Amino acid sequence: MGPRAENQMSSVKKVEEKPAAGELAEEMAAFRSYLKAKGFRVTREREAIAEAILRNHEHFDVDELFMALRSKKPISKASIYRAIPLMIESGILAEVYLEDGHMHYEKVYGREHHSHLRCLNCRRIFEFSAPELAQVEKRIARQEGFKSLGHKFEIWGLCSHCQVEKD
Amino acid sequence: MGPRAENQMSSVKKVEEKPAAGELAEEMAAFRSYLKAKGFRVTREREAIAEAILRNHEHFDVDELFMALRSKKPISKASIYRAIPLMIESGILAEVYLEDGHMHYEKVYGREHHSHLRCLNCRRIFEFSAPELAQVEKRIARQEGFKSLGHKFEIWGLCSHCQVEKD
DNA sequence: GTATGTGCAAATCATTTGCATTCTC
DNA sequence: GAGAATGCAAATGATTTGCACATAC
Repeated sequence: MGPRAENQMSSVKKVEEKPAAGELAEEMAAFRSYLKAKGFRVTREREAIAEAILRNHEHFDVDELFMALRSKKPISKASIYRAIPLMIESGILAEVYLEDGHMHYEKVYGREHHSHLRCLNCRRIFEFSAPELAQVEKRIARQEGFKSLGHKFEIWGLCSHCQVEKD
Repeated sequence: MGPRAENQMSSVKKVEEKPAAGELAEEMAAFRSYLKAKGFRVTREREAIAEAILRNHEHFDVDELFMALRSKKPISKASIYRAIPLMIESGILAEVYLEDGHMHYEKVYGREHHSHLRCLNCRRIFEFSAPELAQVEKRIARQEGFKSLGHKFEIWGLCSHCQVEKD
């Protein structure tokens, strides 16, 4: 899966090591419960995909996931594409940004909600948390009669390194 | 086409008044200046595209723009696609969201910055302003050494109408 | 006049889909 | 078994690109 600049972000907690064995088992169990609850089947393919995602905290795209699965249990891209909406709906995955013409995802299950900072020069993505965003979401939803189900916030600009390099 | 800036929030489907003639002329002049400054040529095609966008405040996609231009001055989609990055860079246009597999845009020149609320059921997009977002952008950028150049915030959920209809 | 921009058609590329085969329940 | 899910290959659809011609400067 792809490189990520998360470690450079001071505001991101260091909960970002691989999940402990017990944690992974719990996460997988949650995914299986979701599938059963919805009447979907628990297949080896879906389990392999979910496990690959749950095992890391990187940003990734379909091709990287496909590659990562290849050695252990090859899964066709069609099945990966078919599994993604299920994983999003089950809450283990989220779309995070569009780049180079395709979508990038990240594990969200068990992680603290966070937003992204994108460097327009080096294209790296950084993470940060801003608690007031949840309040804005709630306030606007109340104000507009919406039942809110989530939000996304993104900032773009130049990272500290690229500001110096550029001009 | 889209909602007025003063509105705290409104459906993008609502009709809105066109910019006054003088306003449009000023907006077009700004776009021409941008092109000249960058050494790009001011062509009839670019002017027609910019004018079509500047004349309304709706959300739109490439196909709608193509159709809108057809009667007055047909422009190939290739040229429209080539003009879009210039218009974004010049600050008259912004990508707002991906839907049905393609990008949707809106005029930003001369409009107050705003965010979007998406109804997952009826798929309508509503607009709202939340001034604290600019502060979050600024604060996070300072905190992380970024030079921020913009942000995007989106909330999704169910609009008041769809909450009732659904469950 | 020269380089840039345009239109057209062909090419790309991510994602989706039809269908025969393989599994889960 | 029956109905779902998978893999493969073909289809789709948005966006991009090569190239010959038109046009801005």
